[in-house]
Amino acid sequence: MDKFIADCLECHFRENLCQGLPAIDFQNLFESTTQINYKKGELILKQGLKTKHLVYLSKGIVKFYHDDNGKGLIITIDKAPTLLGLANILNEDINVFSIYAIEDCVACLIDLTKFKFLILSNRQFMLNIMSLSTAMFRKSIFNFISLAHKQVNGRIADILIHLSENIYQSHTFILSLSRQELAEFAGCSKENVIHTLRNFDDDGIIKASGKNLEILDFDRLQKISKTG
Amino acid sequence: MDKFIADCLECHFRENLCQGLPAIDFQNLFESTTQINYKKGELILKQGLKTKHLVYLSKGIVKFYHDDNGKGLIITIDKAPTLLGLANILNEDINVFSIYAIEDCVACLIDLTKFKFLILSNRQFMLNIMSLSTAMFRKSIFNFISLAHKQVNGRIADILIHLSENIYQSHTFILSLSRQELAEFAGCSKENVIHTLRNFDDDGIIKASGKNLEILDFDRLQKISKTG
DNA sequence: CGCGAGCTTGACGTTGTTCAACTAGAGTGG
DNA sequence: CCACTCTAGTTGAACAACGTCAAGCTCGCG
Repeated sequence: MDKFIADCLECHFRENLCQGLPAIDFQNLFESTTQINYKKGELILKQGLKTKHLVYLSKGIVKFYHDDNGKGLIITIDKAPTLLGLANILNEDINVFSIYAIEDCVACLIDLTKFKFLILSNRQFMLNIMSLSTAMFRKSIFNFISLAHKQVNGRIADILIHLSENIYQSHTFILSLSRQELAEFAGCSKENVIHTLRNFDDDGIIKASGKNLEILDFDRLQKISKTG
Repeated sequence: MDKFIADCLECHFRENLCQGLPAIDFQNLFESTTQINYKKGELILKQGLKTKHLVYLSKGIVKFYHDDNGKGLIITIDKAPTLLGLANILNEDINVFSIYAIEDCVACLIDLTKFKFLILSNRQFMLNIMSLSTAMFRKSIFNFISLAHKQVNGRIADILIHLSENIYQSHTFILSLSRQELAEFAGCSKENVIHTLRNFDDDGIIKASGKNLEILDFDRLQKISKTG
């Protein structure tokens, strides 16, 4: 977790979410901000702790992870650039889930008090943040639905589609997730993940060997997602 | 769907969510609002339609319902007083799910344009709304987790606990939901709901006959929720 | 009374979990 | 370089959970 001086002026966060925010406010927000490097596997936000800051992820891939008496569940996978921790604020500020780096990450911590002050003082900024927050909510609803009434086939298809379209943005990629993590994402056992990937492979839908994954027949994957 | 002039001045919405809102703004917001009665089973918000208003529910119980190619899923059950439709606004304003009355309801429609104008013009009001919105998000995460790695036993226990604690606020109540709807809430078949309720009954945990339900052993129900 | 919707039951097959044994690869130390 | 260990991945078989189906039941209502 090395620390650097954040180079805020060229930051994606500023250009997008902070659109309309006066330079002085932006600088004030990030005045004491330190940029932090996380290695793959490291904890970024811990479930159950009271949060003192938001995390602006400028580089890398993370998992939202909920631990429930030892049984893990991956709520979603997200990648930079994004703002982490929104769901935790404005109520009791207790983190509902943990966030882990599943690839090396670069992030900035944003002081929560300053952040709250700022959303109250700037309308456009608050609208941006609210919009982001409800978008996340929507996404989680769709995950929720996938889990609720698809079987493992369909859920794994969903996951592969999500990873391919939103995370790696390619039909060929190197998985950052272990089989166990895939299982925690799909809500099934790791053996079941393996069996399912094997079946997909036998059917010529994907080519999977270890961490290397290639989607050969995207259409069929989408068909399985719909019927599974 | 009879219409009445809303009696806004004594309304719970005003006393709570609109705290800090000047009387003039409140009156303006509800100026053209009509109070509406919904019969049990009636549709309040329709999934897929562009929404023109929020719904303030002042009386009754509703289900959030997502239809996915004929397969239904109840996302949550909520009761008055509450504000419906928040998750839909600020993005594309397309309803992600439908909302149905599962008991007779009374509601006020709130014009979306006026509402948006108001949250932008009043900080405290916006904070109240954001807080409500993230609270909903949190709740949905917990449902999500329940579905993802509990089996039917545990999910049904969760549902009974939720209904008892949050909706009916009693250990004895008359279910507003059919067996089929319970199944859509638990993400399983209606037969499975029936079997499970029967088992709970045989074990002396509940007494279920038709719509009448009594929780005899709340502790055991919580134990099942944790281990199932 | 007869009809129909919702409810109930049990049998059966499918899906998914658990378990136990095995393999592959990466690291470690002599 | 080999032996050892540790972890992740893989496989298949036994078993439990769950969905599907088909039949019968109950109760309210015309």
